[in-house]
Amino acid sequence: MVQSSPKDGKQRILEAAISLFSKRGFDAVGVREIAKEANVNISMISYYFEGKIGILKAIMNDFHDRYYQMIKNVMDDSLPLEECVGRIIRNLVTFIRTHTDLTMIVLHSLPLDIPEIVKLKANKISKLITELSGLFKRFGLDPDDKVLFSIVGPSLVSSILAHFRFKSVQKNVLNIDFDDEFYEKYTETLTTLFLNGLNGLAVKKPEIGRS
Amino acid sequence: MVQSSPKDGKQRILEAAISLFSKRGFDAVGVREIAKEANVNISMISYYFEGKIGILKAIMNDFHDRYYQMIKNVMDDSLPLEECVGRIIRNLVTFIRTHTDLTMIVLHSLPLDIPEIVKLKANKISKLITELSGLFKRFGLDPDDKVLFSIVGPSLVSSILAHFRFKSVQKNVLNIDFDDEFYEKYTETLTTLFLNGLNGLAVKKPEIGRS
DNA sequence: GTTTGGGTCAAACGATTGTTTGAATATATT
DNA sequence: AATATATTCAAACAATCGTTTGACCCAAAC
Repeated sequence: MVQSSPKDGKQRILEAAISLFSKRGFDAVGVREIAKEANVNISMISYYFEGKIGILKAIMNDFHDRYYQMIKNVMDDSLPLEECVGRIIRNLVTFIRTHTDLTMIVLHSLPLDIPEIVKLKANKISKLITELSGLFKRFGLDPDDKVLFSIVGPSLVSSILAHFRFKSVQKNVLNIDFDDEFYEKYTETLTTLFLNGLNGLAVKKPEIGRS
Repeated sequence: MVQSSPKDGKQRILEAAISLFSKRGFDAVGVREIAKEANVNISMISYYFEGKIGILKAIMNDFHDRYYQMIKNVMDDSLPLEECVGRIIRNLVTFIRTHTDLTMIVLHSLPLDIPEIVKLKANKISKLITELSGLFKRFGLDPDDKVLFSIVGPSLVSSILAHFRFKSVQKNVLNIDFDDEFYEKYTETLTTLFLNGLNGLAVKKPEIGRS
């Protein structure tokens, strides 16, 4: 099976789409541009993915496969709570740093006006909630407290996403080197921020909820 | 001067665009749809805004005028630090709750691949940084510590944005009522989270930086 | 009464959108 | 060698994109 490029067409389309969607958004990128970047004929997109939206679905599957595995690996109930949180944040940062484009597409700019996509997203999320609620309990917080859960749940990840979104802008304006050293401090700072924050919530909780 | 609709065409275009851009994104929305929603002829868009992208610029100006004024009003150095932070978060949540569509467009899904837009955004942001760095000092944190600043700065706002982004999804799945009561608890929880987090950073800081 | 100028309109501009077609080519199986 | 299967391709599909045109309406100014 001789190929016109090192990887097969399907994979090249996927990678080209990830890069383009991440930089310019799903709607702003045309299939011709994806095909050109992937060095395939336009019709191959419908051939492999049954349309442009099929690429997005494949991207979501790709992301969640990797993401869920990372989360599952990093959860360790035998570890002390603070160490466990530190580990989670460290792996989370490393993961997003490694798969920045993929993550930004799925966790930041996913189009929520396409029912097809929202439905798929809901399926993927439900598996992750189980893991998160376990961690919640260890802080003495009630995972069934929907309000608290809906506030605290997305805040860590969205903070990290915000950093990566404005990374290229900051690089030019603030002249920061985003090297290993930076991300070491980044991880430590974020861990301190959220560990103290969550402990603060755990202490205050009886005051708000039923004591 | 008789008008075909209560407000003038320019304002109606702006409001229609805010609603549509927020729900479906800048690139996914066509000028014909905006014109239809605003009940004006297509050509009025170029007439008033010099093109589709002109609407986005007007939206950015509209947002930042209101946003900057809110930030400026809420900053009060005479207040105790913790009370000041509480006030900021409360007003921030109220503001975003009131101007959800406007905020989501400008602070979440602004297209960063258009140099014209990025440039305008940079101008708007620089004014806000001054206000933020003053607050930083009050926590005993160094606003010239670019790394720390770039981590902590966007985390609060992005957490709130994440909530509003998935609000409609959560409403259906978790069956939460997003009423005044919810946002009272929301504000309190977020304040506790970040107040403890920032204090934790202030305490730990001498350990990381040069003592 | 004529001119001025802001607002409105249908119609058309060329360019681009995502998708499909049908033939051609290559690989694998029989 | 013949058949079946998978991949590739240029070309065309109808639909939509953002923008512009030139005539038209109408109230205010002269």
